[in-house]
Parts: sequence; structure tokens; C-alpha cells
Amino acid sequence: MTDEVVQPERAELSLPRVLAALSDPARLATVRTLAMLGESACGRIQHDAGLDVSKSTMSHHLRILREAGITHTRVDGARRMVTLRRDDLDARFPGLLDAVLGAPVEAR
Amino acid sequence: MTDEVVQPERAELSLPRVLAALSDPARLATVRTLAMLGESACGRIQHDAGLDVSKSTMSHHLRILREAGITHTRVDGARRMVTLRRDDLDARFPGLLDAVLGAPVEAR
DNA sequence: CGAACAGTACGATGGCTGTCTAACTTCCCG
DNA sequence: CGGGAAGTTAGACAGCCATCGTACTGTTCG
Repeated sequence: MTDEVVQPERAELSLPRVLAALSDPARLATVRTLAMLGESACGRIQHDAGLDVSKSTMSHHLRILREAGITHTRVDGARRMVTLRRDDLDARFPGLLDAVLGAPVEAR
Repeated sequence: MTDEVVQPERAELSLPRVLAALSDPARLATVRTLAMLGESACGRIQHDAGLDVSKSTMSHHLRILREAGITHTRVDGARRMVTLRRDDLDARFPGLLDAVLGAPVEAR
């Protein structure tokens, strides 16, 4: 009951897929926010990232990130707690996440 | 006559756009090939990258890379000589290109 | 119990994108 | 000059994708 979601193994992480997941501004903001907050619930991420989208759209973005192997999701009561898979990403694509997080934030 | 193509300034490079450009396997292969070969013509890149697509599709991919600011194109007679914009990419997104080039090559 | 809350699932929709063929422009070279 | 080589452009087409509203499931709490 702790966790039941589909997420790829470390060795299965695909670079094109990871890059595609990160290429959307909303998801990029999500990842940045997650890097600052640490584990947090969907609604919290959406609020803190300043994303003005519907709940279903947010859910969609989080699914893309999860299925690309960028995040991990744990069920906690009514909430889903999401974390960045830093270790796996660093192991498979060294320097990539740091480069993305260190890059200048886009102008709105 | 040396050059007449549209390519963004260093400061204008957009991370989502760069990531989107790199998220296609054909373009990723193109960038890897370009990193090994140095400046080279479109046909040469296509051949060395092992890309089995039409000329127009290749032209399309090279345009995406150019307009994202990842490559520079110089006209040389009948050919277009393409190079990676390593300096600009490194300056604006430190570590990103290295991480992408250093990542494991995907299984076909 | 019952209402409000946290998210997901499902369609629907409009826009973007990778691909191709065909036609065109330049340029090189014999 | 004339043919072939190197790419680009235009147009068409199929598939994917970001977005939304609505309906649904499960949870928390008064």
C-alpha cells in the first residue's frame, strides 16, 4: 500500500525521454521546485512552482516526469508524495541534473 | 555571403528549447557525431550518424538544432558546414553539453 | 454520516512535429 | 553549356501532446 506506481529502473532511463520530459517549462519548473522543497505533495508543488494549470494537467505533467524516471511517487493517505530521483539520475546521466538545475531560469 | 542563417544569440538560448531539440534520437545522434567530427557538411553528418532519413528530414532536424542555438551553419559553396556551438552552450548552460555527450548511447 | 479535500482517469480538442515526395536553387565540374 | 550534387522549401499527412472539464476514487475531519 506504500507504493504502486510505474517507474523505470535506473538502467532503463532513456536520455531522449528524460530530455523530452524536461523540455516543457511547466515540468522544468516542477523539477526546480522539487529540488528546493524535497519530498512534497502535488498541490504543494503546483503552488510553489507558480503553475497556473488545472489539476488534471498537473497530474499529467507529474505522470510524464514519473514515467521518464525523473521523479518517484509514494502514496501517503490522500496525498501523493513526490521526490526527485537524484541518485538514479546522477548515476545514469552524471552532471545532467546539476546542469539543468544550475541553468538560468527563463524569463516569463 | 559567408553566412546568412538565423541563429539565436548566446544570451537568448532557451533551456526548454535546447532540451526539446536534444530530445529527438536523430538529433541527439547528430550532435554526438558533430562532437566527434567537428565542422562538417549535412550529408557527411547524416552518413556518419547512421541516420536513415530523407534529405528533407535531415534538413529539418538541422534547422531545429540551429534555431535552438545548438549548431552554427556556414555556407561554403554548394554545401552547408555545420558546427556545434560548444562555447555558447558551455557559457550559458555549464555542464549540459558534457553531460549529454557523456551519457550512455541508447540501444537501437 | 457527510462534506470538503487530494488526485487520477477519461474523453475531447487544437496545435505541434517528424516524416515523406516533389519541385526548386545554387554550385561544382567536365 | 549542361548534368549532377547539396540542400532548402512547400505541401501533405499521421501521430503525439498540452490543455481542459467532468466524473470518479479514496481520505480526512467536523
